[in-house]
Parts: sequence; C-alpha cells; structure tokens
Amino acid sequence: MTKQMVTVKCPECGSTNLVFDSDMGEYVCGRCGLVIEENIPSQSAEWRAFTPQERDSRARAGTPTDYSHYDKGLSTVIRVEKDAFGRPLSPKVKQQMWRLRRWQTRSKVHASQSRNLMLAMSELQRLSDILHMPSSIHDMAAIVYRKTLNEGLVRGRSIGGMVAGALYAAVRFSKLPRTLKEISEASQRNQKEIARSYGVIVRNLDMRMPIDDPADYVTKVAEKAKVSNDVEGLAISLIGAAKSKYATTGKDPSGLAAAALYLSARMLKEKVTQAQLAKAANVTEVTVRNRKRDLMKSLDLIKA
DNA sequence: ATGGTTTTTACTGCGTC
DNA sequence: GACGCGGTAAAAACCAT
Repeated sequence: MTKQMVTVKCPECGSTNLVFDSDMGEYVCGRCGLVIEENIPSQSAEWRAFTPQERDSRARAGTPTDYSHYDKGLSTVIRVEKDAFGRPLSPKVKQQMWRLRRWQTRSKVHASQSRNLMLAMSELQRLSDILHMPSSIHDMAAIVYRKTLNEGLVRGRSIGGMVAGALYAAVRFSKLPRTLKEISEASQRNQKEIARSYGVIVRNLDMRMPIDDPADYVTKVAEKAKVSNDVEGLAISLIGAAKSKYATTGKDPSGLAAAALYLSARMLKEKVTQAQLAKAANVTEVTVRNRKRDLMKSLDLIKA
C-alpha cells in the first residue's frame, strides 16, 4: 500500500493532510477520516442491493463506484494475526490489516448510520440524475449529508427531505440557478419540508450562503426562452445597474431576470413576448410586468 | 395566529396586424 | 378578431413575529 501526500484540502475539515490510498483508490483525510474518491463516474445503480450476491447478480459492467458507497463492501471479519491458512503475517501486512479493520469496525459500530447513508445516497443519486446536477454538486451534497448525519440532525426527520435539503444547500452554495421548487418536484416532497431541512442544515453546519443573485438566473431563463447572447449580456448589465440602485431585494430573482431580458430584447429589437419569458422563468406575466416597471423606474429608462 | 409583503388569478381596455 | 401589452383588484402564498 503506497501512500502519498497531496495538496488538496479536505472539503470537510479543511485539513491538508490528505493521504492517497492506492489500494482502495481513494483519498482519506488524515484528520477527520473522510473518504474522497477520485473521478467519481456519474453512473447510478437503478437497483438497490441488500446482499453482495444480489449486487453481483444485478451489476452492470463496471462497479458503480462512489465514495458514498455505504460500507465499502466490507462484510467479513478481518483477522489481524494470521492469514487464511493460519500462518502468521508479516509486519507490513499486519499493519494493513489493522487499517482495514479500523474501517470495518467503524462501519459496524455505525451500522444504522451506514444503512441510513445507503438509502440517502441512492436517493441523492436519483435527484442528481433527474435534475442533471454536475458531479461537483452531487459530491458536495453527499458531504453535506454525511455531516448532517454525523451531527445527528437527521434523527426525527425524513431521509429524503434531508437529502433534498443537502442538495439544495450545495446548489445555493455554488450559486447555481436552481430553485427550491425544482428540487422539491424531483424529490416528491413539499417545498416546506425541504426548506426546513435546508434551514436546519445551514444553521447547524454554519454554512455561509452567498445571497442569490438574479444575474445568475438570467442565463438560465435566456436559454430556456431562446434569446440571443447579446440580449442576455445586456440583461445582466441591466440587473447589475439595478442592484446598485437598491431595486432588487426581496423580489423573486427569476422574475427579475425575465423582466431584464424582456427590456433588453426590446431595446435590441429582438422579438420575445412577455408570455414566453414568463413561462421560461416560471412566473406570471404580471410579475414580469411589475419587475419591468420597477426596473424602468429605478434606472430612469424611457420607453423604447 | 397575525400582519406585511409579494405573487397569482382573473378581468378590462387599448393598439396593431 | 386575435394577439401582445399594460394596468388593477382581490385571493393566495410567503415570511417574520
């Protein structure tokens, strides 16, 4: 087993003491023990295996790998002193065995947590697939979830809700223009529950969330409504201007994005109807109009 | 629970193609 | 006449207290 230091920071505890374990093909944080797998392929298992045999019989080519794999497939007792034939082990191997056993006992002690994680991770995978989440977000959500589990925050709350909350936290943290609504539709829970989970996570894990910027939503809405890049660019600068003039707080960011796009399109003589933009932004035409009025007022725009 | 804020629903009038 | 646009009033949804 070769070990080498790497320069990456542990996403969980910030320690730079990450160790690469080539046998397992994963990084392990020297301080908190978090396991991080390199290059997680975005493949999911659409089945759940409850026994190793079941897993083998249903597996596709290639193992679904994922550092969130709940128990690393360890299900046997690891002996430290002797090998399978009763012969004593060399010191080097012995050391390996200790290490393995530490992991194993750890996962045994936390058997219920492992079970929980397994369920949670397959749910997370499901959501990520539906929502086409980038793998970086998926990973981050997994880490967040692990953390909430360790803090005992899941107790008394539904796993699915907490998973969705963790995912939303990852999304918000990375300033991705995804709404709570989208996530709640993918998971089959109401928004309130997920919002509550999200709140619990943010509060207890001390996550500092960047305020969500309407400009981030412009891209998304623009794409959906199929407007040109010129319009999109103008809309972003419009929002930037409005932001510096107090006019954007407390309003639905996607509505604002839609309004900015509408104004920009009109200035550049591109034809897009309010209805199209409203639909793309998942708001009403009325909201688009209201935001448009706000924008015009705060930016002293004359009608074009 | 309550009150304040924002979004939605529903409806109306105006201009244009 | 249908369509896009602008507005309003009232209901509904949301949020903090």
